[in-house]
Amino acid sequence: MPSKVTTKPKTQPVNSDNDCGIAKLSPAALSLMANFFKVLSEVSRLQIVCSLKTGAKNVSEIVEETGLGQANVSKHLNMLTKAGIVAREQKGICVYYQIANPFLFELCDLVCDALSAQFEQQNQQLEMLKTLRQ
Amino acid sequence: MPSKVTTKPKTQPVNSDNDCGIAKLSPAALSLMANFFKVLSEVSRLQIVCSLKTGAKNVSEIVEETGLGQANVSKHLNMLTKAGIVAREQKGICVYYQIANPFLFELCDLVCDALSAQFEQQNQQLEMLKTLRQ
DNA sequence: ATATAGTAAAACCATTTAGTAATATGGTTA
DNA sequence: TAACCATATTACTAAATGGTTTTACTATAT
Repeated sequence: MPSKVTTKPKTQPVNSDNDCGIAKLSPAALSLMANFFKVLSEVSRLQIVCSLKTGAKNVSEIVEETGLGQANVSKHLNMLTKAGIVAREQKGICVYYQIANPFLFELCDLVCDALSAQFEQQNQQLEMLKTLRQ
Repeated sequence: MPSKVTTKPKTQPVNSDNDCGIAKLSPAALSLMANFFKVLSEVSRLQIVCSLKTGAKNVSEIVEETGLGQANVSKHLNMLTKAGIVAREQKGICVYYQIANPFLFELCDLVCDALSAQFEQQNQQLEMLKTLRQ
């Protein structure tokens, strides 16, 4: 029963500049998207993102909060910065990082909700199977 | 500001099990999120997702549309299926795949909007620098 | 049963990547 | 200046991953 896809009315025609809609994306655009997802595809980097949920932190604080090695955190922060996910600001001897765009949290929460809904559904199906067996 | 996400009010207060909000996620939950992002972090798999934007397709059709190798596509589809991103349905001799949850397109569009906004901003800053130089 | 076509799995190689230890860089204070 | 601290970079290893080729499976048709 491949539940018919609800063809919801598109939000609205976006202007041609940032004409999104994943259907007709150029390889270059896809590559950018893929890279964005890749940056978020490692537990260590998600840990760092999480530790910044409560506000800007310097590297040492992140290292302490995540338990990761300093060089490792530095590399990940570099990657997050290049991806525009995190913003860097030097303050005296320390360097503070913070989430560049709160949109990121929206996104993560969205994914989180979707994943838990998905698992709940799977559990329900498993329960159903169990009851059918008895 | 990119098209506001329809944060639909949860029908009911989620039980503490799937309490989301990325701040206090267990390592296990982070690992699930990371894996979800990882599946979307490759151009080939995004190509496949894109090719399914217009509806269910069998493997051969996907192979033709993406230009990827058959075994390669099969492996990617297996990964997408395990991640719950894509649903599999055998029809006679062919196997049809489709996006399991249209939420995925919302998500991609959201990311796409965010990325183009980000690049637009960078371009503006570059332009500013250029005019300052002259 | 045999043949055929579509799809999946196994084995392999080349490349990428996370983590770490050691070293370098840059700002700060004495 | 030198000493010190926080952060970044380099070099390296081990593990993971994408793509390809070959082989196996599965359903249909003859």
